Amino acid sequence: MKQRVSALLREKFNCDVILEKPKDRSFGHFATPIAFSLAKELRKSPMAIAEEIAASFNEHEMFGAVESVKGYINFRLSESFLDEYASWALSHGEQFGSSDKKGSILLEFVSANPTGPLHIGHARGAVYGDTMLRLGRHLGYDITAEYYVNDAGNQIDLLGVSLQLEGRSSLLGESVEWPEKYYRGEYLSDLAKEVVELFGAEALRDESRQKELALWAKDKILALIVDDLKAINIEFDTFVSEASLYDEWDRVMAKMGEGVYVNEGKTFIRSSELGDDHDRVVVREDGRPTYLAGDIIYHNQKFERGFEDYINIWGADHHGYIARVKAAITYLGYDASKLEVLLSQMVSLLKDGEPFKMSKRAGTVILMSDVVEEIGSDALRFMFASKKCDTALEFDIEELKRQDSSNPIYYIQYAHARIQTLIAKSEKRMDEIMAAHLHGLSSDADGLLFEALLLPEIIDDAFESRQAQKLPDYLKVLAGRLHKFYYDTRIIGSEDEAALLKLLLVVALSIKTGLSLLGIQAKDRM
RNA sequence: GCGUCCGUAGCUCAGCUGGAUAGAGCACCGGUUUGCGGUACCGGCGGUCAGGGAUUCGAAUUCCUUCGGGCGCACCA
Repeated sequence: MKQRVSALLREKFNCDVILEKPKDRSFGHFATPIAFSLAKELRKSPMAIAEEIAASFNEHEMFGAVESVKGYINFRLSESFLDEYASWALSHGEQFGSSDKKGSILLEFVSANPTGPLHIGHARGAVYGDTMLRLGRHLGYDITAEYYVNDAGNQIDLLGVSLQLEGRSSLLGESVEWPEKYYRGEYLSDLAKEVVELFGAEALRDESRQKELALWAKDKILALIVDDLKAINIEFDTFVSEASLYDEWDRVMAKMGEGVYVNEGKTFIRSSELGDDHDRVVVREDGRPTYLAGDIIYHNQKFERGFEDYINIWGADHHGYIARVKAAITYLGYDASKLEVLLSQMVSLLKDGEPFKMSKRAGTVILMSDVVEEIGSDALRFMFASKKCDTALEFDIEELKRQDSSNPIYYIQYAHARIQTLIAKSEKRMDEIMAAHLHGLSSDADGLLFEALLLPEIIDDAFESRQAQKLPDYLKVLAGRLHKFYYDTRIIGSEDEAALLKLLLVVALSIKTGLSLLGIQAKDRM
C-alpha cells in the first residue's frame, strides 16, 4: 500500500520521498513533509509549495483527497482503492503480506552447549531467531535454520566428570568434592540414574569411561533441548556438530595462509590486524584446539556451502567474539560483511519484585521449560518478541499469567475470537460478505481497515530492520482498534452488515497472520 | 582503563529513514451502552526524553562530551 503511494511520488519528484503515517489519522493515511526540503531550492514558502503539489494530485483515483496543512501534504486514500486492496488481501489468505524477495540466508541461533537444558536467557535468542526466520520466509527468502552443537573440547570433558560426581553423590551416597565450575542440576541426577541402569554403577567410578559417558550424555541432553524448543514451536533444519568438523582442520589452516602463524609452539590468528584487540591462540602448546578453532572451521564450512547472507544470533556476552570470527572469515578469503551478528541482551526474571539469579553452573538456573509451564508458550514468545533485543530485559512472571487486557497476548487473541464469534453468528453467507463493497465508512471503520491493511509493511520493516518487536506492537494497536470499534459499532443486524464483516475479516486475517509469524496460533474461541 | 549496548511517566517498555500536541501497559482515582462475549470501552493523574554542547526551518531520534548502569576484555566455552 505504502509502496504504491511511494512509487507514485517517486515518479513525480524523481527522488525518494519520505512518507509517514500521521499520528492523528484525521490528517489522512499518509503524509509527507517534502515541501520543507524543497522550500530552499525553490525559494518559496513550504506552504505555497505544498498547496501546489496537493492540487496536482486532486484528480488521482488512488486518493480521496490530497490536502496541504501547514506545509505538510496529507494523502487520503480513496475508498475504492482500499476496498479493492481489502478484497485482494482476503483472496490471498495467510499469504497476505508475503513477498517474493530473493536470497538464501543461513540463520544460526540458539546453539546452546549440549551440557544442560535451556535456560530463560537462551529462550530470548531462540524466540528472536525463530521470529526472524518466520518473517524472512514469509517475505520469500530461502532461509536455513541451523543449530551449532559444541560437542568438542573442555565442556564435554567436564560433563563426563560432572555426571560421575553427581551419580556418586546422589545415587551411591558418597560425599564428593564439587569443584566450582562443574555442572550441577537435576537433569544430571536423572541422567546418572540412566547410567546405572544401562552401564551399571561401576561406570560412575571408572575414570576411563568419562569420555564415553560424556558423549552419551550430550546426545541425551541435545534431545532434551530439541524437545524444549519444540514446545515453543521452534524447529531447526540442520544441526552441525563441532566434533565432526575437525577432519577439515589441516585444510582450513592451509586456507588461512598468512592469517595464522606459530609462536612458542602455539598457533595464533592475526586477528589484531583486522580490528581485534590482539592475536588469538587457536591451537595450544599441547595441540588441543581452542574454542575459536571450532568456530573457524565452522564458519569456513558455512561459507563453502555458499549462502548469500549469514546471520548469527548470539548472547550479548559473546560480543567481543565478533571481531575474531570476522577476521578468520577474511583470512579464509570470504567477505566478512556478509556475516551479520545480532546480539540478544541479558534477561532477568522477577517474581513479586524479587530478582532470580541465573547461573548455569550453580544448578539454580531458571529453566525455560519451567517458565513455559507457568505462563505457556504463547505468552513467552510474545513477551520476548515484543522487546527489542538490544536492551537488557526484566520481566515479571506474574504479569504474564493474567488473562485480561493487561496481558497483550490475551488482548489480541480475544480480538480475533470476537470476530470469529460475529462471523459465526451472522446469517450472511461468506460469498455475500466477500462480494460486499466498503463505502461510506465512518472514520473509525476507515481507521481500522487501514490499520489492518498495513500488515505487509510491518512484516517487511520488522525483518529488514531486524526489529522483531514491530510486529507485536502493531498487533496490539490493531487489536485495540478492533475492541474499540466493536464497542462503538453495532454490526449484526446493521444495514452494512456484510460490508462490516468484510472489514472485520481483514482484521482477523492480519491478526492471524501476524500471530502465526510469531509462532502463535490464533484462537477462534477462548 | 579499552570495547560494546543502554538511560523516555512511580514500574515494565514502544517511539519507523530527523517532522505536526512525546505514546502504551501496570499502579492509583473516577466513569460506561435500555445492543453482537464487560476477558471489553472511556476519562483523570503522571515527562527537564540522564546532563551539556553541535548540526538545522525542526532533534527523544544524527554527531561530540560528561555522568550513571548492563555485558565483554582467556591458551573457558
